[in-house]
Amino acid sequence: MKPTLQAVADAVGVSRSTVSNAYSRPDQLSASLRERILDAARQLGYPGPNPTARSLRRGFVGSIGVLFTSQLSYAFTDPFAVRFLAGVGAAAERHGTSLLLVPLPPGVTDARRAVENAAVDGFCVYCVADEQWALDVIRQRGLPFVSTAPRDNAGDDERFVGIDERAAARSAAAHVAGLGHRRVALLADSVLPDAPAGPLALAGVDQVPYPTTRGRLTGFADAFAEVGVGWAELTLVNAPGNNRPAAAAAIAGLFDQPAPPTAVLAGSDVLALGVLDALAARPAHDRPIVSVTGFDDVPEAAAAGLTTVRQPAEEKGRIAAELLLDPPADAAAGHVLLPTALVVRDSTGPVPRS
Amino acid sequence: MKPTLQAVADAVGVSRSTVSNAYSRPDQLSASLRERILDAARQLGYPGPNPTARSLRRGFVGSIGVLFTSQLSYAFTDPFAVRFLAGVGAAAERHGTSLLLVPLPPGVTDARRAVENAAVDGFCVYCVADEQWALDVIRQRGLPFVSTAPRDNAGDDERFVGIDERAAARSAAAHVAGLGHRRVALLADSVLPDAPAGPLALAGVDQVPYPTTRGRLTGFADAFAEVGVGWAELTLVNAPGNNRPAAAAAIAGLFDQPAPPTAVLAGSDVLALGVLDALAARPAHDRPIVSVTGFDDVPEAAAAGLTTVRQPAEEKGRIAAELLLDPPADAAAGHVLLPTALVVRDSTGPVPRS
DNA sequence: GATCCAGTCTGAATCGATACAGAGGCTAAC
DNA sequence: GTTAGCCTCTGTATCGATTCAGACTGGATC
Repeated sequence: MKPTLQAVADAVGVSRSTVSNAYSRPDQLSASLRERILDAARQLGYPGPNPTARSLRRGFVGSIGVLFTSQLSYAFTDPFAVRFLAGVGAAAERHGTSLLLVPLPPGVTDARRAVENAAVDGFCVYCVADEQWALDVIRQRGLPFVSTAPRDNAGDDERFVGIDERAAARSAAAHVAGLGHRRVALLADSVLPDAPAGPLALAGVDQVPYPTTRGRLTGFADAFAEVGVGWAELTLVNAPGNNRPAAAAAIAGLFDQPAPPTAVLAGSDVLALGVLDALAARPAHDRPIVSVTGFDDVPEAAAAGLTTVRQPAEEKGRIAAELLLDPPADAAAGHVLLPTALVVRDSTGPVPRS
Repeated sequence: MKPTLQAVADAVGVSRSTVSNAYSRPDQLSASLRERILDAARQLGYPGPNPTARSLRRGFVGSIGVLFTSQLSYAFTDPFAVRFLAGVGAAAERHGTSLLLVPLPPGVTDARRAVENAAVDGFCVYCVADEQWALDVIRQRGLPFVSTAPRDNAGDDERFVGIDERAAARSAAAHVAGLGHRRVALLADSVLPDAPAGPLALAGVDQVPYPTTRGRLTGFADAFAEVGVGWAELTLVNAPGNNRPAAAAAIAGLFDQPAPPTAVLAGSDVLALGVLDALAARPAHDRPIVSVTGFDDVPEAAAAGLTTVRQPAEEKGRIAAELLLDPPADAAAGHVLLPTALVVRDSTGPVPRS
């Protein structure tokens, strides 16, 4: 058994408090005694105060949770998520705080349990899909958190960092509409909880339960409404699991239909890259000319010449962590909206005249 | 103040133990009482057992640490590290274990403290450079760990997952030597603790303190020794900070010297891509034809046409976590050597005549 | 009717530290 | 010669749970 702080105290012949002070408050005891204590600790093989016991007594842990409301693997698969994490990590590093990545088991009950059991001082919630339950648990625990998705029922003191999803998406769609496109497909991850991959009929964009997806789709729709193309005329395509193959598979069939879309607006770069994959997979003589836009501007987008909406990924993570780690006194400052920019590259162009 | 388990017990009129059982051992009390307790907890706003207190009493935490013996940002910047993390995450997910990413402050004393204070049940140590101190701290704490770098003084029960660095590197170098190259530069991160960027004179490869780097350089040297090119004839270049700009900067000057190298063997893909960057940055008319090899086969390598040595990144992470989470009964099985493969692409070719 | 047993629930001990009020000694100031 | 105040160090209460041996109840068994 590893020796405890008590053992060290006994060995040196001082009180437990003094040994504790030797580690945590060197100014509370003489340098010489401190040396004696640390020596004895070394001799006994005492590894320093037990972190768990310390956390219990102190009332805080020294680490923050990063919650992906999805499989944990998402965090490392999606390049945007990786950059976000990098930002969180940078801020955490400055604060000497550790990052706890909590995997969520399938099923809300178990997932709730996982969030309840996480030993952290707060959460950065990276919202993939539904997140309400997670926020509920965190609130119940009384822990601070920062969310990255717009929420309807946010409390006043609840912190947020994100972008104006709707306006950002609209800028991409306006660009495509300006190029003359009218037969357009909108490609999104998690449009509805359990919808299958492929085209999906939806009465209106307000039926989409997930705020981020809904925001972007609404922005797309906005721009086309302005040029006289209504929601019903847009083809909505669901690509569950935000990844390239899924997107490619979901969109592939579309180009063989009569009057195929001349443009695809994707809800993320990863999906957009999947569309490009699907196009590249076709023989050159049967490859339609399709404009494609993404969202995020991940590193791969530039190489692929993808027109996209840039949002600052690392910045988002960094600010999320900072809002969590030292909350602004002013509640309004806890609500950060980051700038976005349309980045036009080669993947969009005028409608081919056929 | 959030209610405690005691408060719930008082509210229902049962003992603390029973409330505890309601959460952790449902079979220890009647279903009806359990319901009453959970109801009361809900009413009181009790968020479930405090994770820290639970960990203290139970003696384990339910999370493992991932330690990058470097800045934490490394973990998200280096694509190989990201894939490794993804593997660790996948295994952790299956085990319902969380991942704690511990940032290391500069300075060994503070860094040691950080490892001492991490509330985890074990560590996956991703070795960037020097790691000995970290392993010492972990051993002192009596925690299990899995390391990814070959070590000289590994204990019998100490787990490891990695590759035969030397043989793998040798395969790349043999390929380049086979193409006829004799004037060759070796590019590596962290050759010596504080060496500046650029060419570095080193009496022998055994002077390199970091096992991974030493292993790869030794493999490179092996292959060239075989064709009669000794260590002294190879140009060793240091690129501190395993990233593209650093590599580009470190190597750039080399091509303007008399008798510049016709091949660069890099210790990682990231460095190799930096070399390609440096070459691409030169005007076309003054761009030497240089063969370049990398190491790791990160996703970007394929796109860049980089000849490299493939090692299974996610696999490495996955196995590291699995060795940690359920240790094999057989000690020998705790020592896993993964396969590597030379992947020849466009970045290597015969020596240009003239 | 005694015995056994399974199913429920309780109480005290324990996990390993930290916080805080205060005791004691010693120097400096008035 | 006090009084004040600083520097060290101690003792006790406390953080919030889990564990485990055992008490109690009621029904089945012989």
